[in-house]
Amino acid sequence: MSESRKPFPFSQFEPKWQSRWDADKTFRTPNPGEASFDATKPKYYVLDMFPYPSGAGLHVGHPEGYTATDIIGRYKRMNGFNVLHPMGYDSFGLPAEQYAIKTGQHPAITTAANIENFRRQLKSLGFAYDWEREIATTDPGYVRWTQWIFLEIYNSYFCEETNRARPISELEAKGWSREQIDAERLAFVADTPVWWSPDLGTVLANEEVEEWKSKGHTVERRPLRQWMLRITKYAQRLIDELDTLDWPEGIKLLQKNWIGRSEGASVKFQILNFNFEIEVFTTRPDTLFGATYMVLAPEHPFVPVITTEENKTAVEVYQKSIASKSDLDRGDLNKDKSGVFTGAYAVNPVNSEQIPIWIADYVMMGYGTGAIMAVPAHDARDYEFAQRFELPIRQVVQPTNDLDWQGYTAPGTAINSGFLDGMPTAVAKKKMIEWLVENEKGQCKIQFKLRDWLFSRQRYWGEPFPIIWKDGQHYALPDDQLPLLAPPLDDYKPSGSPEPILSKATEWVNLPDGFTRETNTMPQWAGSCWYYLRYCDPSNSDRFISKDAEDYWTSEKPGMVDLYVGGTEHAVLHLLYARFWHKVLFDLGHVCTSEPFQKLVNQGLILGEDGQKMSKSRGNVVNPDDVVKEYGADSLRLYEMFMGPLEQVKPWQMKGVEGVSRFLARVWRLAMTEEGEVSDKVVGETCSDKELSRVLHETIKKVGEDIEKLNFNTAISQMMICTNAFTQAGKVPVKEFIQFLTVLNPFAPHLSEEINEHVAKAFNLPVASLSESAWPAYEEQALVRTECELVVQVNGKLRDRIWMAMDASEDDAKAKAFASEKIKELTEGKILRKVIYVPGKIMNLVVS
RNA sequence: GCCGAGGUGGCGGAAUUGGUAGACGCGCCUGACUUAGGAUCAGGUGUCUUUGAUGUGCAGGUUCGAGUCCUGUCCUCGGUACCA
Repeated sequence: MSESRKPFPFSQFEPKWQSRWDADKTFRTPNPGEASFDATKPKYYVLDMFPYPSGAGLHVGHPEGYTATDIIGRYKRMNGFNVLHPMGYDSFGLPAEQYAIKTGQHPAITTAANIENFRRQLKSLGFAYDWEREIATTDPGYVRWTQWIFLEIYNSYFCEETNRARPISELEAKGWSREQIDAERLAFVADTPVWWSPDLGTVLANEEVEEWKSKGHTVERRPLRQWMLRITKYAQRLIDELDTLDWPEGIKLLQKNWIGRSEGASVKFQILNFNFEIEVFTTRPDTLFGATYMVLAPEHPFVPVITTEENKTAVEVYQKSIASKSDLDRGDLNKDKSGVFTGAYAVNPVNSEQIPIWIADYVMMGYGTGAIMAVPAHDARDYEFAQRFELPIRQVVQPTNDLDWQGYTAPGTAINSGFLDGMPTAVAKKKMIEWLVENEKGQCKIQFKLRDWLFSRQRYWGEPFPIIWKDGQHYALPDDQLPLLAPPLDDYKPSGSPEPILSKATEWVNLPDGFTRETNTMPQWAGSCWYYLRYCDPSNSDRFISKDAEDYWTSEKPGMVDLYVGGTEHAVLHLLYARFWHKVLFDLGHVCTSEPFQKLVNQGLILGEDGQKMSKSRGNVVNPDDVVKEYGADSLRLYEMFMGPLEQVKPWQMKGVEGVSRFLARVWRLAMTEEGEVSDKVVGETCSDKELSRVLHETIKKVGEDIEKLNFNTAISQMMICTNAFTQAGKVPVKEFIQFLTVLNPFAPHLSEEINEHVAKAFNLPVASLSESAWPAYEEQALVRTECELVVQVNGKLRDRIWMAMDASEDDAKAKAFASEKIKELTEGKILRKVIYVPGKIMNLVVS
């Protein structure tokens, strides 16, 4: 589109306003203690999930959430709030390092270039961020406090009595040994089987494995010494406190299921011919009489101990075949159950029966005790396994209806179960647990699926651990040595060995007096766990956040951030990790809320025009830069909000962008001529058009309410209706028009400011920036309708419409309805059974 | 399999506590202005066998009245995957 063809000159005024906002620091948010700070203003903290600054730049999914929060932020400002609306970059991470390896450039250089490009793109969309609060997780001033928080976690333990994290110093004061203390730390070192990728040169968290495998990387299981965070101690609180949050129920459920709480019992089985017991976890202690065999995970430590000579070879072959498979493969590929007999037997504590012990890959070492009692009659998996290997199946639950008992897993009545017989499942569970406790054969147990968080990586582009070692013992780096930055390296290519890349920097690693540095780095999640705190006080060099700033920007409610908008993909990762860190900081008295994010909204994915997920290979990716160039930032903003409900998945339509662009052009032409002068349609006299006035005030009301509800699409359609009303009225009364521009401002800030400036000058009004204006109040008086169209139904079918006074009595309405020829015709000779009258809406005449 | 979200015109989507289904926009049709129109303006546009009937995935139910509430069922999308 050539310059002259553009329906309104956005390419001139959009950059103009952007540089003015920049120069004037229009959206700078003062903190307590600053001269411009107004303590009487309430705070509003609205946050976006900050982007990972990839080389590809912003995609159209970013501005969806960012525009939504921008509208809210601008609206709240106009309503007298001190609004914190910051932006930053999640700039550590594996892709940056991969890219650096490919191009031979240091990740710091490519990351800086990417951030610059992101900043340019964000500024081109006119977002009202306080750019002085911009942060990147790779900034040394930020890394310092990420490391400091890690050390706070490292120097804490979880006190079971108070259900809170407490400083390690309390244990030292009690005279605990170093070894005992290290076993309690919330950050600890453990040798555990982890996922190691030789070609990426790092271990990966369980939830990252599939993603990298799909990109063609190999992954294998290895026992390695790793740093872990004891998130499992918070499992119960992470579930319970979800209830205090205003999050989508679906996301809460996702987290709950991920944490996976189950109530049941642990049961000890004596092993025949050995003097030890194997413990199992079960949610169905009531079915203990039906346990006809036991299954251990192939990796269970007792397997080599109990396996008999004649079963040894088979067991070892089976163990090997399992070792190479991931948990996922074990699920996917083994639809058919597999396993082998160990030759050993366990004794069922409740009936002294000897039951065979098998190993099978359907039992996972990482959950429960890695061993189960199998009750094939009432568990689908055990049932399948028992059928395959012809193991005995014994009924111990009577179904409540006449369903087949084989494979019946729902609650019922206990049967063939000795002292439990006749009890409903719930009661039988309790009774059995009592029996187990009395006989010291088990106890009540609550089990979680959540595992401790594997927190170390072997890559280069992440925060180094502020830890040093001597004689196999780890120590915290003193505070004055933070931030600890990674040394420059020429080559950070993976070596193929699990040795962290930083170990190659021998000068950096080896310290005086025999100390060496920890060479692992933190995962990308570390930086995003607390960035919302740093925004409150981004350049503080004494603390990660000052008490004053924390105090002011925090809430009465459990969650600190008032509104958090982002994609659903972080449901069980970032959103869980951040909650965990926040709770530790809360326990230690560093923050005064127990949750980071009060209200969460997930924006829906934007699909390509073909209805498919946007991807380079499909060639359906829309670049926001192109849209801004062609239609302007306001059009992009408006379209992203007009597409449909924020939380919904929706396809992109370039025609739709044209549509909203045409709407903005109509607004422009309401006030401006082709020559760029204020049109003579704009008049100074007060508005005498009652209809126009009513539509305007309805618009002020509806747009405000819709913004509060995040219903941006219907807010925009109301503004379109209002624009059409101005067009129809022919004249554009200036006072009303400026009110309309004020309402439009959060959505299309450039266009509304530009028109407002022209119009104000032309009418010698004080040229007030709309961004600094108050949200207009609608006049109740202007909304009042005296007359309305009343729908008349006969037997529920629409037959006529009559024009009535709003507050007409039923008799008046009835009289007028029967005056209608149509109604007369349809009711003639029939008996009127009933009349339903909803004033202002409907009258239904029931006849027969 | 389980969990979650959702099925409304040719398309994106609107519809307080049940009360005119299809707001608003796209597309399409007709007309106006034009050398021109992929610009702008005015009007129209659910479907059909069009004085009327019918219509919110499908089948029932409640109600004066159902997109909305209830029961059953089918389909699509997203998440998850032997968690004992």
